[in-house]
Amino acid sequence: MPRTGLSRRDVIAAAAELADEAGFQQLTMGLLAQRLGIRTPSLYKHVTDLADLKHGVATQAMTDVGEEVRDALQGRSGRDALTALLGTMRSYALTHPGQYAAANSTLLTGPDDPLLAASNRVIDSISAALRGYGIADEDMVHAIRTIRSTIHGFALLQVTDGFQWNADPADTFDWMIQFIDRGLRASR
Amino acid sequence: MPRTGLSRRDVIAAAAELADEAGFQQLTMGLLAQRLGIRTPSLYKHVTDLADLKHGVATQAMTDVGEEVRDALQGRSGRDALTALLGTMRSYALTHPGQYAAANSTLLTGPDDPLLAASNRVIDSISAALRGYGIADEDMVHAIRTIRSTIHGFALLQVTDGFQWNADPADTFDWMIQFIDRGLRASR
DNA sequence: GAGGAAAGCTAATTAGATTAGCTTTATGGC
DNA sequence: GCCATAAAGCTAATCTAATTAGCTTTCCTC
Repeated sequence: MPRTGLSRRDVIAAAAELADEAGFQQLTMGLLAQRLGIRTPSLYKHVTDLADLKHGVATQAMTDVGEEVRDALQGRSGRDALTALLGTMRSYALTHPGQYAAANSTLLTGPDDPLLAASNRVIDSISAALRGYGIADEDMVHAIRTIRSTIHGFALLQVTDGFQWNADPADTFDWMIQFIDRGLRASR
Repeated sequence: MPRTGLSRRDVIAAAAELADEAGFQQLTMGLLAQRLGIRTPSLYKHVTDLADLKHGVATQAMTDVGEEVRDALQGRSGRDALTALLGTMRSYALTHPGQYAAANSTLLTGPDDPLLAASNRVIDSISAALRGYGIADEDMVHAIRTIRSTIHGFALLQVTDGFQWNADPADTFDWMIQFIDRGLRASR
């Protein structure tokens, strides 16, 4: 019935692109409208406000990360799985900086927030990647949180240019994977 | 010579307080002026613009963190030092969320940025804390980065309410310290 | 006690987000 | 094929926050 123009999905996809190109902070209603070839107020037919738009980008991004991670983990276990997991997330953060920032800096709106569901799917994947390490049940929560912390911290530091030294961040990343792998074996 | 009113230092200190109470994103010229009992445009006599204000808060916060960490590390080594280091940073992040966010999300303006100098002092402290582990020189950079990543990631996740499960984040924190301690011993 | 710079102020501008209310267009039902 | 209607756009207007321009006051130096 509608005038076949943009859908909410289209709008959010364009916003995600824009966020990657200009930065999540720079994501603005005006720029987005311009990119879509419509006037700013027309955006309100698709999202309720800027917060809703950003939340939408975050949810979509977290969902995408989940898919990529799930794919990457197929048929892998142990250190192989850990490497695939961290590598996939790092690569996502590098190729989609705006979306990564969106996914990990957006507050949850409540217990039925679809962003929470998407996050939980990612956490399930982390949990699956750790399966081969034979970690005790009561330690699993901590192990998962530690890994999330490490990934997020690394991504954050890399994005904010926090690494001032000359060593290649990629080397650090490999070192970190070894470090975690060794640590998880010892936790068993 | 000036009309003895506010100094840049006062303004930035008030901004830091405000950031902790309302959130770094919510730090606004209007709110700050109100808190200081002056009109908004008067702030421009002390800072060049909002970016300068935020950068000032970040630099001050990073400097404070450096002091606290330096104090906490006195007379400690090995795991004891590691615990003090991580504990201090975590506690700073919890008691000063706005300032912590400022310190770790602000872009450097150049090679002579005082924020960079303050960051480097913190990094020196991390380096000192690791001294007792006898880590090889070429691994030191990676070890430091790994620790920074972990701390930042943990703080980020805790602030953005990323931990949805019921286990106490404090327990995870202790677990993480053990995990890192074990890992560093093994890296020797 | 005059001069000048610092620290404030009011008024005005600009950029963005958002709201109100009008217009156009694709369809589903006749 | 015709029309009612809801979706998708648009223009005009409002509101908030940052910022700039230009004026005023106060305090220190000489």
